[in-house]
Amino acid sequence: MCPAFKSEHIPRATIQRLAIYLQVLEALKNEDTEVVSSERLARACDVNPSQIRKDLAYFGEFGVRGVGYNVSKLIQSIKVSIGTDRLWRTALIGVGNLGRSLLRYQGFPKRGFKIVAAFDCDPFKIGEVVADLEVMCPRQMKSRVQELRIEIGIITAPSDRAQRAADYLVEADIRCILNFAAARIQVPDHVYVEYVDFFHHLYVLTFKYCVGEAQRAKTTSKP
Amino acid sequence: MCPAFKSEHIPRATIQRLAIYLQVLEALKNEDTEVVSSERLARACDVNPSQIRKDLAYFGEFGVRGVGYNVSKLIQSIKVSIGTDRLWRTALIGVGNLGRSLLRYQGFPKRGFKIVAAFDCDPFKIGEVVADLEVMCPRQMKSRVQELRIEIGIITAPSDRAQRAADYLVEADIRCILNFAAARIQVPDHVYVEYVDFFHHLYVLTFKYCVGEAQRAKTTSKP
DNA sequence: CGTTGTGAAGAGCTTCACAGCG
DNA sequence: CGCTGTGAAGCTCTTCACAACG
Repeated sequence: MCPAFKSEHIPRATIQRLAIYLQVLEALKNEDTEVVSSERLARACDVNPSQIRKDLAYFGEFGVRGVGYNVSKLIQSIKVSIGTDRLWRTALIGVGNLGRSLLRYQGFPKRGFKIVAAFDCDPFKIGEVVADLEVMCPRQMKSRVQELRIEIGIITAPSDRAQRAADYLVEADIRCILNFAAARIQVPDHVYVEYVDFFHHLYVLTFKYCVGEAQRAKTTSKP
Repeated sequence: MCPAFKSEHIPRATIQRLAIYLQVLEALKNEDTEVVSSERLARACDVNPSQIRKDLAYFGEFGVRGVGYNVSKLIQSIKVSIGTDRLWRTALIGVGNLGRSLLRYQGFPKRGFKIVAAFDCDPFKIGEVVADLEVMCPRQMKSRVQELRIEIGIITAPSDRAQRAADYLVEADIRCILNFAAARIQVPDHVYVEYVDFFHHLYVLTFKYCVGEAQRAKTTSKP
């Protein structure tokens, strides 16, 4: 189920770039491009061509020297490499604004994921049906996770309830958590957590802008 | 408006961590914690204490030796450092599912941002009012950006229209773009782009899990 | 001939260890 | 005495340069 790795350790940044390559490759496939070189792919992804070749080399040899990479085959190879050539079942906890949006979002299946259960501790929400899923009480989580073989928990609760949501997921033996709440959570070592917060990107953006302006001012004053 | 930097180059990772420190510090403030040491903050953020001290050192000296950091003052200092001690005006382009969610989201002001205009090229959406904002035609963007002094563009259009949305923003002299669409966009060098895609985090999560399982299997078979 | 795959060099970030200071 | 601030060491990731090869 999990791929065999050529190399021992693989940088986190590599995985994130593979996601980008996948995006661009899908676009190329839609334009009926059959073969792509690392240089062309690199331009589209705004990275160094060597970087792409090295990233791919962690997982195998997917190209043809003198030619390039077959787009369709490379898409498949990358999916196998990062483990999204199959469907991951997820549960969502916290049916608020964001939770509802995600439940209604159509894009999960083609990326290899599916939300198969929704939980909320608000008694007024329990029983409500959102996007064909009945909202359930978190106390039922453990049994549902086993029945539905859920592997990933998605926290969309308010930040002050994120820890409790995480506790429920850990209790239900979930080992992967995607946390949209603006709060750090504490979990045992064997549980993996990723945080999603688009404000981090906004901060990076405004900061780059500030630095850019500062440099611009400097070079303009003494050319 | 932009802070003075002690050091020339500041790692991108540092900025992202500062966002995390802010989050945790706000939580500490809500619990009426007045002072925090780098060690305690580090535990809560799951990073190395030296890392925190080094990150802060890029911008100044905010602590008291032998004591630690004053929580409220540090929050303010970090906000000044990353340029979110003021309000950034943003425009959103693409009033679909995600666009509407963001327009209705209440959390922007306390993070230093505000959406002051919404655009969509669908004639059926133009004129509609969402969260007190009238949806406008992208052709009006240039004049609105100047009038409202908009500095950031948020793309929430479908991925096949992301490039066109970006073109409108560039044409309107926007220098910062936050792109939620699942597509790379091409912009001139002086424009900064950040991409938001939570699937990247899901990929990292499932990959970590796969690697973890592989190692677990190895250590279990030959202990 | 052109592009991949890769060891080696280089750049950048993180951690250590301790001086400096309240 | 304790914790910050920081130069130096260590480590990881990125880029280069070229051998390998279809």
